[in-house]
Amino acid sequence: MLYKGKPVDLTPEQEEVATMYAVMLDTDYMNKPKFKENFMTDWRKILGRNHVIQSLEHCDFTPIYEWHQKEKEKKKQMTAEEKKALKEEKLKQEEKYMWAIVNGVKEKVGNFRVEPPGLFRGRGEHPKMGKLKKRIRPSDITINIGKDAPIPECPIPGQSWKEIRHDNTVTWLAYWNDPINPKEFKYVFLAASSTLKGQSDKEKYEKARLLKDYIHGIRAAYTKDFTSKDPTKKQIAVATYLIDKLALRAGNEKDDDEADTVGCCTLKVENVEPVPPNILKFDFLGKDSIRYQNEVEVETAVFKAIQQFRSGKKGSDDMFDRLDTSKLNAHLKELMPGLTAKVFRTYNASITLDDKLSRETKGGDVAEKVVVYQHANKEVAIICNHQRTVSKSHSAQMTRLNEKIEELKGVLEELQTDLARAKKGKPPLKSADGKPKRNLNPDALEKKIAQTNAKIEKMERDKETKEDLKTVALGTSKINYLDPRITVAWCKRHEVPIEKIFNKSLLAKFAWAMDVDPSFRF
DNA sequence: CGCCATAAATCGGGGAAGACGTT
DNA sequence: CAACGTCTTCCCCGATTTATGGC
Repeated sequence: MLYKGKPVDLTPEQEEVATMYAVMLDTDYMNKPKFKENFMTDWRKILGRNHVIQSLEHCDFTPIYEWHQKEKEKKKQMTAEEKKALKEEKLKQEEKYMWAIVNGVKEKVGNFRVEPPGLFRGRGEHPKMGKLKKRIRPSDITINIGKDAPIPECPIPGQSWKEIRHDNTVTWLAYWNDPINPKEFKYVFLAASSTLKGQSDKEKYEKARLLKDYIHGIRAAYTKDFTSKDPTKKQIAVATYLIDKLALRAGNEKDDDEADTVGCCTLKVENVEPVPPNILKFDFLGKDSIRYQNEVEVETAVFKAIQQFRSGKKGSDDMFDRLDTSKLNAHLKELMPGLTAKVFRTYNASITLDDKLSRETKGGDVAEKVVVYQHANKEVAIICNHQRTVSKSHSAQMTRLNEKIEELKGVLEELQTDLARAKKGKPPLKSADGKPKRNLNPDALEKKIAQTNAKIEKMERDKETKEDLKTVALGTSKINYLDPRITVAWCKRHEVPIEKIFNKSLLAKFAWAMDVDPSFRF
């Protein structure tokens, strides 16, 4: 276990000061005069509460501030070589935490660092926002190792681990209670590139592929149940339909001390508005408080069922009042072994990618094929509602791209003028800054024109893609929902280097999929 | 043309928030 | 069936890499 952040041996009071100090640093308050006052005023405004702040009224930040200034100065004066040496030293220190021997195989460990203290923000309107996140100490941490394995040395002298366990039925290497929500846990797992994770990843996709064989029957069955006399059956049918058609998440019940978000089973009456004759308007906050807005045309039977589920209820009432995720999954398990709600998401994401790729890949160069892939990837991301915030610099980036395209168009025009003149045996005109240009023959000019045109086309394409994807996150589906074998096989068939689609960590994560046959289809 | 400083683009880690089985 | 326990999925942001521009 490795400790992040600075000093560990602090009294509780010092600890809190250091924590608040770290937060101030993050928020750039330290560079302004009266940082403490400004920070506290602003933080109160953000949180609308002050329980964290009160304890800070008497804190003196000066010593730690001075310490930090000195550290900053030290770092600034280091030469490149010293910095490199420092980095290597750090890596060397971390090396011993990076690996675990599992079944005799050396596997990479995922997150082996413990988070430093800080303030909890959470996503969306989180009830625990602003709570102080205390430091995790060795005495909070339970370690899971082999019976005969040596117990890892405790990094803080004089302290010791909470517990040592030997449980080979679980995959975690260590865990501790979440300081924000003590009834929850934080775990250390193996890295995504490990054999163990790879194997379960593969099983996930195999299960989703199995759904292919069942999906027609399942769809026929739930369609029949849209009009069932049994209200529970009817709700299960409609919920399954929404999960299948819209790739909604299951929607487990949530506690009052979590942000108020919903999934399929927890949809409220106010989240779904039926618009005759058969449109459903969805509007709700899903996982991570990301808004889901969609208008979809549905079968009349579904439309009527939804109207019925809503009738006589308040906006804040559950639409599916006879349903929860365990009932739903219990039902799905009867239809196919191991079937749960989330399998539909994997299935629909992967089958969409496979379908789009095979349908839309035409000839063209590698860059054009990559654009086809991105389009397919984008469609999946939209189905799964994977969004991202528009980057702060997006509009500036677009402006710059436009400027460059204009500039190139100017160059192109000039080249064409020169070409016309060259054909008549005249020398080129002087460039805009008045300097004479080299006298090129028509062939060379033609070549330059073609090059410039290609450049412009590429930039136009880049521009379109950028604008197109500014609010869509492609990464999430690539990591979690798209069977990598689809991508690998497609790359092999179309001679696209796999590195154009998968970065280094994805290549490592999907090592198990690399030797797939080029003819593989999901 | 190479060097350096800075800015922009991309990557990957991090930790929060889900899903879902078991107790 | 609520609480617990484990593992997957999710977006953000800091770090790293690459591009840009001045000299």
